[in-house]
Amino acid sequence: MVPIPTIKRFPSYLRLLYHYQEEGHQWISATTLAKELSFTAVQVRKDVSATGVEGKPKIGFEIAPLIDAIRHTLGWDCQTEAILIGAGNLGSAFARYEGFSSYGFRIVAVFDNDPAKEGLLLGSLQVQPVTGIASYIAQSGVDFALLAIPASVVQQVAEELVQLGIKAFWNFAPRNLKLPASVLVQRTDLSTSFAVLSARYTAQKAR
Amino acid sequence: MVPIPTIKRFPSYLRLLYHYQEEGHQWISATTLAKELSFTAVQVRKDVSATGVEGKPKIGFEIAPLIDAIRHTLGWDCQTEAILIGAGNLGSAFARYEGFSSYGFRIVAVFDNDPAKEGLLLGSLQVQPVTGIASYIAQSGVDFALLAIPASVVQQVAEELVQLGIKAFWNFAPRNLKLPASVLVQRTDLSTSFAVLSARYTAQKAR
DNA sequence: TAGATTGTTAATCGATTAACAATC
DNA sequence: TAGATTGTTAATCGATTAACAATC
Repeated sequence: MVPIPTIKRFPSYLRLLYHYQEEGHQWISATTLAKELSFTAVQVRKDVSATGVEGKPKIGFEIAPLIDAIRHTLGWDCQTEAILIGAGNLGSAFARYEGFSSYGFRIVAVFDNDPAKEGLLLGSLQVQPVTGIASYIAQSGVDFALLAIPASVVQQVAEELVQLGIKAFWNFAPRNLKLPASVLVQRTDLSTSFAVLSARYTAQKAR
Repeated sequence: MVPIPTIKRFPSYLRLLYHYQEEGHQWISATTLAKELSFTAVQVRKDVSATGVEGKPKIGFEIAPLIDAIRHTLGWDCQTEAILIGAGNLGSAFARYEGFSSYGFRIVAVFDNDPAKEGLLLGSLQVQPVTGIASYIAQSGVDFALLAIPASVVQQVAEELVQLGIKAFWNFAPRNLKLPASVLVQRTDLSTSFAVLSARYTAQKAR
C-alpha cells in the first residue's frame, strides 16, 4: 500500500506535472520536481516509485505516463459522484466550486432541510428537500456523500445515510463520526488545520 | 516542542471537554476521552502530558485546567485577528463563518479586487477594495492573512502582503508559496484531503 | 487491601534521509 | 569517459504502542 504522506503529496506533483506539460516539456527529473515543491529529490523518487513508474538515468521521468500513474493510484482517472448534504455557507461554496472536476469528483445533487432553500440555484445545481434523498440514492446508485451540516446533527444524518446505502463520507462538520468499519469517513476540519498554524504562530511570537 | 500529530488532536479533545463540562462533569479520565474519540488511553495521556497538566490516579484529569492548558498550548487563549483576501465562493463562506470565534480567531476585514463586490455585506463585514489593504495593515497592525484567491495569483499577492507587514498566512489556494523562512504559511487544501479519501475509496472498491 | 488509573521507560513501527551501486 | 541521474538498501528519526511501577 502507498503510505498516506505520499498520497498527500501526489496532488502537488500532479499540478506541477500538468504545468510542465503545458509548457511543452515531455520529461522531468526528480531533482526539478523536488526544487519546485521544496521536497528532497530522494523523497520524490520514493514517491514516484510507489506508482510503479520508472525513470531514465540522466533524463528523469516521462511526464504523461507519470500523470496517468498518479491519477490511477489516487483513483482520479474514474469519475466519483457524490451528493452534498447541507446548503449553508460552506455547502454553497462546495456546490459552486469548479475545482473538484480536476480530481474526478462531481457533486450531482444538493439537499437541505430548510424549506426556504428549496429550488435555490447553486452553480448548476438546485437545492432539493431532504425528503427526496432516499429515492435519489436508490435511483442513482450514488454511494458517496459530502456532509456540510452542523456538528450537532451530523452523527444522526450519517447513520441514516448509511441505511440508505452511502459507503463513503467526506465530513466537514467538526465531529468524529462513529460508523461501521465498512464505511469510509474522511474528516476535513478547519480547526485541525488552524491548530497547527496557531501553535506555530504562538511559538514564533514567544521567541 | 509539542509534536504536530498531538496538536492536530487537541481541537477534538477541546470539543469533548467542553461537552463534558456542560454536562456538569468536573473530572474526566484518559480512558473515557480515548473511548469517545477512538484513540488509545496511552495516547491521550501522552498528549495531555505535553500540556503539563497532571492527573490523579483512579480519578483522571480536572476538566477546567485541562481546557485552559490546551487552549494555551494552541494559543487559543489570545485573540488572533486576520484579514481575508478574496470574497469568492470560499472567501464568502469564511467571512460568514461563526465557528472561528471558538478558536480565538477573527476576520476583521475582507478585500476583493472585483469592483462589483465593493460594499457587499458578508456577515457583519463589508467587502473593501484592494487599494485599501496597505493603509489598513499600517493602521491596524494586523499581521495575519487568510488567502482565498485563485492559485494563479496567490504567490504574487502573498509577496506583496509580506512587503506590507504580514507575517502569517492561511492559504486556501492549491499552490505552494515560496516566501522568506520568517513568514509562517499553512496550506489547507481540499485536494490533499480528498486524495487520501479517494485513494482509500478506490482501494476498497478494488477489493 | 484491591483495583483502576496515572506516568514513564523501553520496544516497536513507519516514514524520511543517507549512502552508494547501477545506468545512460 | 565523466557526470548527472535513477533506484535500492541501510541508518536515522519521530511517533505510537507495550510494559510496568507508582499512586490513591
